[in-house]
Amino acid sequence: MMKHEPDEPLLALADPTRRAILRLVWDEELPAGDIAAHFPVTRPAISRHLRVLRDANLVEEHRVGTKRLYRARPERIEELRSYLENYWEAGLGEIKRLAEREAMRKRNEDG
Amino acid sequence: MMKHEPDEPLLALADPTRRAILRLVWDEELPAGDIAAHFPVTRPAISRHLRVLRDANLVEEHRVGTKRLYRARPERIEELRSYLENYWEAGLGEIKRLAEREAMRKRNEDG
DNA sequence: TTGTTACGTAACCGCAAGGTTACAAAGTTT
DNA sequence: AAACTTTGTAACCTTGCGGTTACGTAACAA
Repeated sequence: MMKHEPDEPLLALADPTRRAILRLVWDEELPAGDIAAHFPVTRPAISRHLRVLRDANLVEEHRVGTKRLYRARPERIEELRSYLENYWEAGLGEIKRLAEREAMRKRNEDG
Repeated sequence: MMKHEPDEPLLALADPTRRAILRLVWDEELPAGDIAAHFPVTRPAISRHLRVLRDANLVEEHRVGTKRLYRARPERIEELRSYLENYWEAGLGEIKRLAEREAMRKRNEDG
């Protein structure tokens, strides 16, 4: 299928703070404030990171009272994962093919 | 082990042009000019992309005459790959553990 | 209704990313 | 030596990112 280039999620993950945030909300829902408390930067900064993660569909939010709870979206993450899996494999496949060709050449030489 | 956060390579791969370049030189060495010819931007722009890839250790260069040949570094790419593998699994592991706990709870209910 | 809690948003700043054009450098060719 | 090829680098511009402070807003509590 090959989808299109997943720039948004990749860019989102390129920031270490966002990778850390994503881990935090991977297995449990957390309110924005609790998340921010884990980091040395101000709350608004984290708020924007959360926005980026949300825009990249790596995270979803729902409100409860005055709080906003965030949690990871494993399906979307899996999508990115398999894109990358594909990306590596496409390249490594080439290399494997070359190696095989090389092996065949050698077999012919030795034979 | 866990290495440190591989910001450089991740940031390098976050750009679609650089992902394309990396694919180009994955299975064959190519001179900078040939690489640039594949893209709509100017040659200096590509030159800088190549620099970024090289700084991230995803690509290596060697000179031959006036040309500079570039090729991918599969070992380093594999390093990044396994970091990500680890990253996903750390998260998904949590989920699996939750699922098991849940299953156990249900078993106890039903029992 | 007034205050308090838990947020996002706006405006601003410093800085780096990615693009361009112009130029320098190093190796070949004649 | 002179000219041409192939490439990186410098200087510059615009745009976007991540950070801050100040402010707006929605829900709850008194």
